[in-house]
Order: sequence, then structure tokens, then C-alpha cells
Amino acid sequence: MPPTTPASKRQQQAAATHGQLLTAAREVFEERGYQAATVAAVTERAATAHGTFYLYFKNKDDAFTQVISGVIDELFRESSAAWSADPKHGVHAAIRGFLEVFAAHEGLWRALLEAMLGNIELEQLWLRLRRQFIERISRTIATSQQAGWVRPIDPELAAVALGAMVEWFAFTYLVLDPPVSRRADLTAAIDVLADLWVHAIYVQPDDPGYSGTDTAG
Amino acid sequence: MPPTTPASKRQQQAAATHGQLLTAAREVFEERGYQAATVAAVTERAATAHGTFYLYFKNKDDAFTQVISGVIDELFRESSAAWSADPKHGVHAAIRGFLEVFAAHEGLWRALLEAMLGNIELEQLWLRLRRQFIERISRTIATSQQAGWVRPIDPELAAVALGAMVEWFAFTYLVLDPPVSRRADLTAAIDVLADLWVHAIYVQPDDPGYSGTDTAG
Amino acid sequence: MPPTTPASKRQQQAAATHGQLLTAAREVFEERGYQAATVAAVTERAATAHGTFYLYFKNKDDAFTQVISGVIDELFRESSAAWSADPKHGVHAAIRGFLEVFAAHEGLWRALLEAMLGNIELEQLWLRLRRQFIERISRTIATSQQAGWVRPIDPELAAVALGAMVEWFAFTYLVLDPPVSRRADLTAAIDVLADLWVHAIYVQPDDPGYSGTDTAG
Amino acid sequence: MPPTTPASKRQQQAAATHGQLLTAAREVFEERGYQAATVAAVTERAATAHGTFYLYFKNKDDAFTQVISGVIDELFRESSAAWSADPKHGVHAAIRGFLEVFAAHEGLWRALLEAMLGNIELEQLWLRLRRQFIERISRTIATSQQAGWVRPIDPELAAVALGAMVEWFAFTYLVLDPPVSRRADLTAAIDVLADLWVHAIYVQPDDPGYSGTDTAG
DNA sequence: GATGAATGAGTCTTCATTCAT
DNA sequence: CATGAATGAAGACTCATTCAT
Repeated sequence: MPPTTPASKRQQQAAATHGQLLTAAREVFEERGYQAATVAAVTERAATAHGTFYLYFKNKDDAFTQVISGVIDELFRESSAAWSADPKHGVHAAIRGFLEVFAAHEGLWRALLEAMLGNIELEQLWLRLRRQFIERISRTIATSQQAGWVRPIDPELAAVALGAMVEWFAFTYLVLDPPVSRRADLTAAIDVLADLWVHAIYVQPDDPGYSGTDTAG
Repeated sequence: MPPTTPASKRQQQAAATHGQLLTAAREVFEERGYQAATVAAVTERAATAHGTFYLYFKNKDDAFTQVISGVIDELFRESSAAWSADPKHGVHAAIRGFLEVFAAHEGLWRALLEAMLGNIELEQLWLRLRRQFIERISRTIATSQQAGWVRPIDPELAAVALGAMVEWFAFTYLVLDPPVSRRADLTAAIDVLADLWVHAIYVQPDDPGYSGTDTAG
Repeated sequence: MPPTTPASKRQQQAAATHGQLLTAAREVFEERGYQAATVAAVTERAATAHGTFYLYFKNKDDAFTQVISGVIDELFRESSAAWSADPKHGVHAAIRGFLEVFAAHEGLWRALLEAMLGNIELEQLWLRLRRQFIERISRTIATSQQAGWVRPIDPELAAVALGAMVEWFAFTYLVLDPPVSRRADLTAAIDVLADLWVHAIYVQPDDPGYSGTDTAG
Repeated sequence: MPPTTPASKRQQQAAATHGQLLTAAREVFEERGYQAATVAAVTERAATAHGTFYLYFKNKDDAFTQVISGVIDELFRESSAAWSADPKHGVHAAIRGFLEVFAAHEGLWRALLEAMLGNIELEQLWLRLRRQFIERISRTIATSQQAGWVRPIDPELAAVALGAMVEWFAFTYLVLDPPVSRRADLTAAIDVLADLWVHAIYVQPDDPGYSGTDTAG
């Protein structure tokens, strides 16, 4: 591919710079949060000139969006993927996926929340991405209800509530109150969350008369 | 007490000024959030001089703390009070209390979250206040377990998870994604949250009449 | 006046600061022009902190407006005042007034022109102020026409043209092309401008000696 | 000439690029003025790389000079050409030429003025070019004086004043205060300017019918 | 107790210009 | 000849906090 090669050298260099900047930005946002992060800190860490920042990002917000949107995507995708399997096992897998991605980016979520609250556009972005996640849960619940597996509750509200449970648990447990190595306890946490989730909405199999009475009511 | 009276005049004046400042501060924080709130906006609204602010608050953080701690207190107290009653009804009442206080201060929670994320001391304060709330739930669960009402799960983790569910549901449902008048739907939301909570941890009685009453409510 | 006195000390101080800033601003604008003038240069010269500038001016534009509007006013007022007298002598007096004010502020006009061209609001301001000046001339011409002293030409266009002559003559002669001390030649310039003005529009007396006397003066 | 031809290909290409850049520069300066015009805007419009700009212009000033000097030349040449004819008709023709060129480039004059005031070299350039124009007028006046057609006034000062009249009239009337289609009124404006000019300096024939014919035209 | 003028550190953003490819 | 990534200096504006009256 001769036409590709000539430009290649510069394009590589540019891509590398963009990468350095992106990495530096993520690190700075992770360490300092959104407001406290400065463009100067990013360029300094990326070892580029101040102005170079604006070659790859329109402004600070844009840089944050570039950093965060990939991660948000990963978060909701990762935890959505697992749903397809058998419902109850799906819950467990989805929660594990969510918590693991969350644990892998800690500081970023703090920054995201902070940024979101001070920037309406970021709030909208986050709300939009999150919406898909909630709808995925909602649909799963509705489907399971038709199969008689889930009790008759409003799927939408339940989805919002259970989604909130996992999301905020993750945030408070992993980000805010961080007794250092909670990575080990993650298993226990996942088990408890999945257990609560399952018992909260699924018809319990042990008692045969139960579900009939309950759903019929 | 003659010596008290003359000073009292001044004290009254001072108390009044403090009150104006506090009210103004709450309003400003509610409307603009934490970062965007300025000392100037507060003093302007309180109709005092700029410098007067620093007579009653050590700094902006301190003002926010004075404003918010009362409300946080109210929030967790309100929802803790209800616990004492019969567990299942207690859940419903506690959740109602929580959501109602939440709905009454909307903008303040947004500000709180924002402030918390950018200020380690506020984060600690919030975490401390919240801790009591979680422990209250945890203890209730543990007690109920001993009575055989609740399934054998880790009371601590369950408390964190269920607390998170209600808390984050409230925030996302009432503060972030605000289809205007959600005050009306609050009843449905409370019912669903209580229903999920109860089914998540309580042993379901064989007697079919129980849960029907509860969820139908 | 007891109520006035107590605040006086501070008010005096504030007025003094404002004055220093205003003077410094004028000097900086005069020396550097509009674009090249910096807030830092102004505060440095005024021996105040950078932030103090924004206590008295909303921004750089505002400072310039405060500096310039007084001078523009003076310019057009000074040259308008003279009109009232007998037309032909009025012309001479008005032109003298205009040129003298112009000569007294040299650098400022350069800055004004520069600022105007890069700032639509200043352009409007200037156009508005200038408009009054043009209208004054226009009205004088119209009145003189009714008295039969001025030839039948469009008073509006003539006013714009003659106003432009004096204005741009002043600018190019005194500001742009500044052979140092032109202050001395001002008399000759005033005479010529008045002579041109008068002959341009006034009906010339039949007596052929008239113009000779006029230019010789 | 075989050796010329191969190079010619490149030279042609280069000339074309130069041309594109020049055109783009003129357009950008016209639309945005001097300060607000950016090198990036020019190269973008010319569809060349950013760096190419510096292959043909030493810097932004140089580009502006290349753009403007041609137009200034045209302006003063156009209006000088007409002088040669019979004085009074020459005045009319010269003013028409001046105004027409002016009207054809509107935005550029604004840019020129702006640039001139912030750049001493451009100011000198303009002053130099303008000087020729003034001298042309001055010489014409002097010549006419010797012929007894013009009253005895200082030709130099009169030239500066009358030149200023036309120049600044054009600028304020056509560029600054632009009631859209003033192109139609141009005739009236030209007539008035010529009328003022002629009466300002020329000896008026005793015959009273003269001015009537002139203004009626 | 109250006032409000003064402070000055802190940040984002723009853009003309250079130079390795 | 042409490219376009990189540079870095420069400047406006905000606002929490202090302190003399």
C-alpha cells in the first residue's frame, strides 16, 4: 500500500501524541477529579506543549468526554452482554461484569460524577448511555414476567431501582469508602447483590403455591 | 439578668444576620450547585456586605457544611425513625420518609454530591452521617435474621446494597432525570422499592395472603 | 453632614483608586493603542492588583469606553458650542474647537479608531455620538439655506462631507503624519479649513474682494 | 527553450498556489478585518496546508501588504487619472473614480484602517501611497491657481483637507454606516462632493447662473 | 458587628510561526 | 514544492479571602 506509507510516519507520530495526551488526561482526571484537573497538568504529563492539547481536543470538556465515553460504553456493554444467558445466572454475570469494570477505573467514576453535576451536556451524555442499560434490564424483567419467572411488578421502576442498587453500591463501596483491597471481597459483594436481585423479583421456586398466589394477586 | 439584656440586642441582630446568610446560602447552593455558587451571590441575596460572610462562616465549605448537615441529618433521621415499627411496615415507612425528604430538597443533593466529590472533608462528613444510616439498616436486618424473618445473608453488605438502591433511585429518579412532577408517582415508586426490599431479604411465608397485602398496598 | 462623613474615608480611597485606574488606562491606550493595551499594563501603572481593575470596569472594553466617551463628548460638544454664533464665524470657532480637542488627545483617537473597527459596540457608540455632531451641522446648513446664505445643496450630504473633511484632516494631519510640533501650524490649518468650508457652501457676495480678505487673514 | 519548460510546470503550480492564497487572504481580510483574520482561515479557504502560507508570505503582515497594496494603488490611480481633464470636470470624474473603487472593496478599507493603526509599517506604506495622491491634488490646485482659476489658498493644506473630505466621506458613508444599498445614492454623493470641492477652491464666475447649473447636474 | 475595597493566584484558550517529513 | 504537527508566549477574567474603617 504505497499511498498509505508516505504519510504513515507523521500519522504515527500524531497518533502517538494523541495517545499520550489521552492517557495523560485519563490519569490526571483519575487523580484529581474533573474540576481540579488542569490542561497544564495533562500536557505536562504527556510531555507536549500546552497548545498541543487543543490540537486533539476542542477543550477540557471534550478531552473528558473522549476519555470517559469509551469507559462508560465498556461498563454498560460489559454488564449487558451477560444478560442473554439463563436469567438468574445472567444476573450474577452482569453484576460481576459491572463491578469489575467499575473497580478497574475507580477514580474515573468519581470524576464522571463530579463532571456530570457541573456540566449539563455531560449529564445528558451519561443519562443517555445509562438509559440503554436500564432499558436492557427492564426488557429482561418484562420478558421473564411473561414466562412467569418474575413477580408482577412495574418492570421500569424495578429496573431503575435494581440498576441503582448495583451502580451506587459499586460507587460507594469501591470508590468512596475504599478500605484499600476490596478487590478480594468483590466475590462476596457480587454474590450478595445477585442474591438480593434474584430474590427481589424472581418467583421463588421452593414454595410451589407461592408464585401462583403472588402473581395472581 | 440585666447584663444579658443589653448584649441580647446585639446577639439577636447577629442571629438574624446569620439566619439570612444561611437561608441565602441554601438557596444559592440549591440553584447553582456547589462550584458555581459564589460568596458574592450569597451575600447579595442576604443583603449583607461581602465581608460579613466570613463573620459567620470560616469559608465557603463551612457555609455549605452548615447548610447541608442539617438536611442530611433530617434525611437519615426521618427514614431511621420508621424502622422501629414492625419490620416490613417499617421498610415502607422508612423509604417513604427518605424519598419525601429527598424530594423536598432536590437541588441540595446535587450540590452535596458535587461538593463531596471535590472536597475530602465533606466526603468524610457525608460518609460518617451515612454510616449511621447503613448501620441502622444492618442492625435491623441482623435482628430480623435472629428472629428467622430474614434469609441468611451478610447483613452489612445487604444494608449497603439496599441503602444504595433507595438512595441512588432517589437521586436519579428525582434529581437527575426530572420529568417535572414526579411527586405524584412517588407512591408507586415507594411501593416498588419497599416490595423489592422486602422480597430481597425477608423469608417469604408460605401463607399466600401476606405478600399479597404487602405488594398490593 | 455626619452621615456623609463616616463613609467618606473609604469612598475617597475608592474614588482615588478608580481615578488612578482611569488615568493609567488612558495613558496605556494612548501609548499602545487598543489591541496592544493589556489589563496588566494598566494595573501595573495604576499600582493596583490585577483584580482591582475588574472592580471598576466590567472588562477591557468597558474601561476603554469610560476613557473615551468623555473625550468624544468633549470633542463634539466643544465644536458644537461655537455654532450658535454668526454662521461664518461659527464655522471658524467650531473647527478650532474640534482641532484643539483633537490635538490634546492624539493617541486616543488612534486607539478609538482601532477599537471601533474591531468592536461593533464601540463602533455604534461612536457612530451615535458622531451622529449628533453631523445633525448639528446639517441643521445649521438648512437654517442658513432658508436665510439665503447657503447654496441649494442637500444639507445632510453636505454635513457628512464637511464633517468628514475636518475630522479626517485632523486625524491624518495631527495623528498619523505627525511632524512633531504641528501645534503651531494649527492656526493656518484652521483658517484653511474654515475658508474651504465657507466657500464650499455659502453664497459668495458679489464683491470680488471678499475671498482675498478671507484667506489673507 | 527546453530547460525552461520543465521548470515552468512547477512555476505554474507555484503561481497558482500563490494566487489561491492571495485570493483567500483578500476574502478573509474583507470578511473579518485584520486582527480577526487568521492564517488558518486563509489556508483553509485556499485549500492549502497551513505551512504553505509561509512559503509565499513572510508573515501575516506581508500577506496583508500584498493584498492591499494593489488595491490602494488602484484607488489612487483611478482617481488620479481623471485629473488631467478640464479641472472642474476632472474633480467630478476623480471623485467618482475614488468612490467607485471604494465601494467595490468595502471590507478591505476597514481592514486597512485597522491594520494600519496597529502596525507602523503598514501605516508608513499607506501614508506613502496616499502622499502621492495628495501631491497630485496639490499640484493641480497650484497649477489652477497660476491660471487664476483657484483662489489664493495654501495648495498643500487645501489638498490635504479636500482629500480628507472625499476619503473620510467614502469611509463613513460607504463602510461604517451602511444602509445597505447606498450604491444607488452614489451619484448624489458624487455630485455633492464635487460641488463642494469646486466651490471651496475655485474662483466663482460672476455669472450667478453658474452654481445652479453645477448643482442641478 | 458590619462593611466593602483590595488582593493575586489560578486557568483556559488562541494563534502566528517553525520545521521535520 | 507542499505538508501539518508541534510549539509556547500572551492575556483576559474570576473569586475566595483579608483587613482597615
